[in-house]
Parts: sequence; C-alpha cells; structure tokens
Amino acid sequence: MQITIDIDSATPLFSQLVMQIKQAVERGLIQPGDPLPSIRQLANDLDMNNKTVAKAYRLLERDSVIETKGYRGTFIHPDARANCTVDLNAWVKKQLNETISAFRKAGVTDSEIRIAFADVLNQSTGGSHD
Amino acid sequence: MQITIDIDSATPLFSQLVMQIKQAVERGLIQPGDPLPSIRQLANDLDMNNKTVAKAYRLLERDSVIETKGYRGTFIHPDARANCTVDLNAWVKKQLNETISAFRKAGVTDSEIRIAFADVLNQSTGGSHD
DNA sequence: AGTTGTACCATTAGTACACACGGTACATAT
DNA sequence: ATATGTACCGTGTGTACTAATGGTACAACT
Repeated sequence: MQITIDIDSATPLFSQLVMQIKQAVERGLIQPGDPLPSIRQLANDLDMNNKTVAKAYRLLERDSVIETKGYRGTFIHPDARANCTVDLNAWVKKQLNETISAFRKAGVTDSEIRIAFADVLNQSTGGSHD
Repeated sequence: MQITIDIDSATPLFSQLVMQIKQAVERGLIQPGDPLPSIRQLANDLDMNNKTVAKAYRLLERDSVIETKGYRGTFIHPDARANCTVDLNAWVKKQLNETISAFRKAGVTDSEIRIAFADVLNQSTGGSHD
C-alpha cells in the first residue's frame, strides 16, 4: 500500500495518515489481520516524527480499525471495514449542533458558549490525554 | 448604590459590573423601575470604557434584569428580582457537561471534541454578535 | 541486543480568542 | 445643543490551544 503525505496541506499530518489508512481498508488494499509497519518504521519512511505516527495509530485503534498487540506489532482489526465507515466525528458534530442551537435560541452569546465550553472541558478533566 | 470595581481581579470588568448590579437587585438596594446611570455616565464614574459598560448592560438586558428605553435611559426590569437569580450560565454548563461526558464515554478525545466544537460554532454562525 | 507500543520530560511556531481600549457616527428624543 | 442606546471601524495584550518536533526511558517479547 502507498501512503502519500502532503506537508503543505492544511489538514494535519496525523489526520492524513488516519484517512489514508481508512481508505486503504475500505478499498480492500489491506485486509483484516494484515500487519502494519511499526510506528518507528513508518515514521522513518514518511520522514515524520514517531509521535505523529503514534497519534494516528492511537486514534485508529480507538476506532477499532487497527489492533496493537504490544511487542508483536500492529494489525488491521477483524471488523475494520465496518468500523472505519462509522463516523464518530459526524455524531459528535450532530450532538454539538443541537446543543449549541438550543443555547443560541436562549440568547446565549457565542462568546459565552465558548467560555463555558472551555470551563467544562478543563475542569472535569480526569485524564486529558492528547 | 455603590459599585466597586477591582482592576487587578481575575474576573473581567464587565462581569464584575453584571454581578454587582444583580446583587444590588437581589438585596433590594435598587427596585424595579429605578433608573440606572447612563452608559457614558457610569463608564466615567468607574473610570472605564463605554464599551465595557455597554457590554454589561447588554447582558443584563438579555437576562431581563434591566430594561433599556432608548434615549430615555435604562431602568430595572419589573421582574428583575426573579430573573437575576436565574443563572443562564449554570444551565449552559450543565448541558455541556452532559454532552461532553457522553462524548468521553464514547472514547472521543478532548482534542477532537474541541475541534468539532470549533467547527460547529464557526460554521453555522448566522449572526455572531459580541 | 534488538524491537514492539507506550509514557514521560520538554520546546517551537502558528492560530484563535477574550478583554479592554479608542474613535466616529447614527436616530431619537428633550 | 445635549443626552440616550447602539453600531461600525480599528488596536493591543495576554492567554490557551493545536500540531509537530526532540530526547529518554520502560516492560515485554524474539
């Protein structure tokens, strides 16, 4: 499989990686069970930082598109094809849209919404992760 | 009624103004129908900018704690006492907390939530005001 | 020894926003 | 003329976040 990263693109590098791997799964270029290059290996190939690749892998595993087996490496998840079409992001946006619309109807300023949002997100953060 | 503004406080000036006026209403120091100083007047007295006072007045009117009658000045709203105990901000935070908690349970990253939030808020902005 | 994913320390550049400020202008009224 | 609230143009400072980079270290396995 081929991965092309555009440094000059507005979309973040880790996002490009996530999208391209999902596409490859959807198109059947990589099958469930197939091994993926190691984080360090891929970072070296694409000439980017380990952390950036690790971030992409982390998100892909969160979505159950890939499976990391510790020291044994990373593999395509059995249900990858089904899972990579599930758009968690779209659901989040839909929910937020409803909530925000309700706020606006109540006369709440966008500025106020932003501040309250930042408050809630930061305050109740047990573990923030990346 | 006395208004004390603390320049060195962490809470914004307009917020201090809003709170103090609400407090004065709650304590009965000012009654419904009572006139408030004009924006320019109060700004001059408190040694702050017109816009800052105007912002406080705008929010107070949004909450129906005060009533502006154009060129005739600004007055305490008839239902001020009831309205100034209604905490719109607390409601917003409660809603957001529920929404965000649901996201986190679904495994959505705080970072992703922030991005989605910014997207939704900016995209569907009809009129943003302040 | 070498590799796996992962966790911790950190910095840099860029962006976005809140807050407060200044000036100017308007319609509406006394 | 003078005063009201309101609207527009803008500036500056501080904060907070993202994205990406670097280095070091760990446990678990081949």
